[in-house]
Amino acid sequence: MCGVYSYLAPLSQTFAEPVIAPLETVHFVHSSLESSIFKFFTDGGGSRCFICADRATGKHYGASSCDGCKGFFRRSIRSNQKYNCRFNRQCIVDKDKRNQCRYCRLRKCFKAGMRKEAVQNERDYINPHRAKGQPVGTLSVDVLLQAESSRPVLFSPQSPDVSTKKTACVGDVFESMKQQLLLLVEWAKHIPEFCGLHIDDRVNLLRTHSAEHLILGAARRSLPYNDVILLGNDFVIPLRGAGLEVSRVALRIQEELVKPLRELDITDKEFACLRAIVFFAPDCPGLENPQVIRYLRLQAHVLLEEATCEQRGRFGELLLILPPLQSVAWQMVETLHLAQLLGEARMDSLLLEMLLGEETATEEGQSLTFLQRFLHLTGSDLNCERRNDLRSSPANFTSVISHSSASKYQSNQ
Amino acid sequence: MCGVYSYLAPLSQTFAEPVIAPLETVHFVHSSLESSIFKFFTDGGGSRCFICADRATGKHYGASSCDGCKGFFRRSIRSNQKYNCRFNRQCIVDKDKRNQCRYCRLRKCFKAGMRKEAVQNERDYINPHRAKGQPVGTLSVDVLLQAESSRPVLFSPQSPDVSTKKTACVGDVFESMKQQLLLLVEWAKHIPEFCGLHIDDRVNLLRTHSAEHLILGAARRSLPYNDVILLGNDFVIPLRGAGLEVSRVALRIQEELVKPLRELDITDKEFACLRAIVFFAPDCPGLENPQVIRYLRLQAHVLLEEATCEQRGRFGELLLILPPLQSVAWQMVETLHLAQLLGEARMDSLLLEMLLGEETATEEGQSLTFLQRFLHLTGSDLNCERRNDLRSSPANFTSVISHSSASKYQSNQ
DNA sequence: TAGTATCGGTCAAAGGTCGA
DNA sequence: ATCGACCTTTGACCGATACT
Repeated sequence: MCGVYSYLAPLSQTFAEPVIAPLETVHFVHSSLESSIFKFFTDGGGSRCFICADRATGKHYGASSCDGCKGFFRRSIRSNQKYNCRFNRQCIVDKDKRNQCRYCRLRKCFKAGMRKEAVQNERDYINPHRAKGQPVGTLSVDVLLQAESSRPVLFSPQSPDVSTKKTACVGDVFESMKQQLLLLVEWAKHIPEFCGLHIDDRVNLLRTHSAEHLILGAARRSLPYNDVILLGNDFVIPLRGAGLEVSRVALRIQEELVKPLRELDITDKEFACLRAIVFFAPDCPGLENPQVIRYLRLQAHVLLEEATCEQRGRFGELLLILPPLQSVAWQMVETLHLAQLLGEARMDSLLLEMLLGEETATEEGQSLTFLQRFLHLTGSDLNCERRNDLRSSPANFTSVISHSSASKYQSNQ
Repeated sequence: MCGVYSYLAPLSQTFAEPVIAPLETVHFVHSSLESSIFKFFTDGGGSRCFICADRATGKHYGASSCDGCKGFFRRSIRSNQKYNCRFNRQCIVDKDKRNQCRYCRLRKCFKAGMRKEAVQNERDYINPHRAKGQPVGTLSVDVLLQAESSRPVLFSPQSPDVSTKKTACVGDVFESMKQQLLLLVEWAKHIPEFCGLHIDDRVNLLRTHSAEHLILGAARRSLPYNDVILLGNDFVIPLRGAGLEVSRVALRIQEELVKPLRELDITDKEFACLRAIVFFAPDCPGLENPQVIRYLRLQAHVLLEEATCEQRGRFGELLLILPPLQSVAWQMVETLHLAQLLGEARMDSLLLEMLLGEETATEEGQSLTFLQRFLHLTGSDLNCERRNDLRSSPANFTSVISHSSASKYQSNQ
């Protein structure tokens, strides 16, 4: 629908430069600010439509004219209509008879000085109702934001004063990790596109980048702080003074993630999209259907691009958070691995499975991993396992779950 | 006389899509402080609106723009309008069509560097340098392309027929790596912004992501092939049949890098920018001046964004190559490390230093690493070492260098 | 003080809307 | 489907302010 119309001359336009008269008139109208009343009085001797002698509303397309002739001229030019006169091309064009012959009306428009060049291209619709923006993909920012809100960030509810918080011991760190991993599962289940995936892929996605999600969450929580990393259970890891290995990771979180994110002043929307981009990683090894994941990630990053409002460089800066995120996450996993090997820490099966990628067959003849069972239990796959079965998992587990999505559970059972 | 006509048609411009041209032009204007005269001369073809390529009336809200886009941006921000695109959010925004899609126009405003913070009360700025926004920098696509061309890709010169190529043995792989690392140094020296950095930072940058550059180069060379990775010295690594560890890395290069890049059909420009983004990594540990590196990377990714010609999602897809690139590079380094530890391979000092990060103090009382010496020799730092000194380095070294930048050497000596 | 840059506002004349 | 009374948006122009 673009402006090809304008350069086609519908009618023989037989004169060039029209008049100078309208000038004064127009000035007159200009200077009145309360033009509605003013116009009414000056109507009689003042502005008349050059085409039909109706009351003029100003100069349009080069000629003083009424709204009717203005609209008529625009429509005629836009649609490139070819009119014909049924009579002698000498029809009278006045207020009463102006609609009786469109040929003669248009001719008179040109005669009065209207120029087709003054008609512009069609513009955007003003009424948003007419503009049906396509959702483009199925993933939506709203869904992501909603999923995100299932993971409380603890900004306001808890005291923002860092000095009142306790320093985490190893057990507290593991506890926090476990909670966050379970929240990650909850998060994923808020996304319909995730729930529709093959069970193996769901497990795969949840596993493969779980460490990055932990780090990402920690970085986000720690945005307001300069010298600690804030855990999900409200404990803190001081950047200096903690165990060497731990504080090394903490320091990197601060330097490589918190600082850039703080500088960017990342928004909730952006963060929600970023998490989805990390999550839908098509290069997870062994994915059944990497193309679908790839497409979901594409949607997520297009959403991120929109969420950045296209501020120059912002989208790129946000995406460039991902390599250091991956790097720090790996360092954390390595640290965990080492601690595990050296027997310095006892991790429960969820941590082992999700972070270190170990299969923990806790029960005889039971090949399902913890994660698989958990997804089965509350996922879209129908299943008859009962919540009690999960008691075999560590304490505090059910409480975390029921906290994060109590209503969902109740309605399901 | 009335203003609206003046911009309508009479001198209907016929410039099509200058695309990237305005950028340089505007830089030019920026840097000229005596802009009054300068502007006068360049007005005709000079300062153009970043958004619609109409004649610019100056910088508005952070971007060189015309009055139309200026007003549009202000109104949009003030009224907090949410527009929708009726099409694919890919509308062309130029002088003629800028009113056809407000969504895409606003998007392009942001993309051009307009900031909504500038709309409100930026009046009270103390320091005009702050309001000037980003100088948008010195890094240019042309320089990057030129630097890139110093690294022949071997597409056409060599036979594209893969069946005639020999399978690489371990020594061939190392040889190729060494060549490529030296070419990386050459590449870097083509970039003035690099040469201006502190010597430690130069060494740091060259070292820290060298493995990624090797992988990136290999991926690019291998774009035309499905079942081999092509090395820089024209040997190939078959995806299957090579040593287990080697082919594992090769397979990942193919799956996670070559395939996506091939699907995107990456252009030379884009590749040049991508390499610069990988190179200017502000999170290298121990960087003297990370802020400068950060800024250079920002410039590089803004250039990449421009190079993608605004194809929706393309820029993001390219940036999302980086995490797997990092991941594969690490796997390669780990493989090398293991081979080194197990005594399976003898690597020369350059590989040890750049890929495994080992300091090889080959000479007594000589604390300079190989890389430092090499940078000194040919870098901007004046230095009296002679080429012969480099003979202590492995054979084939000088030949590679003189091949890649013979003229430079000759003129320097 | 004059000059430059970039904010803000104004309003004629473009545009679109939608019941008749 | 067109008309036209009525409303919205556009952008050329100009004034104000802060520095040089």
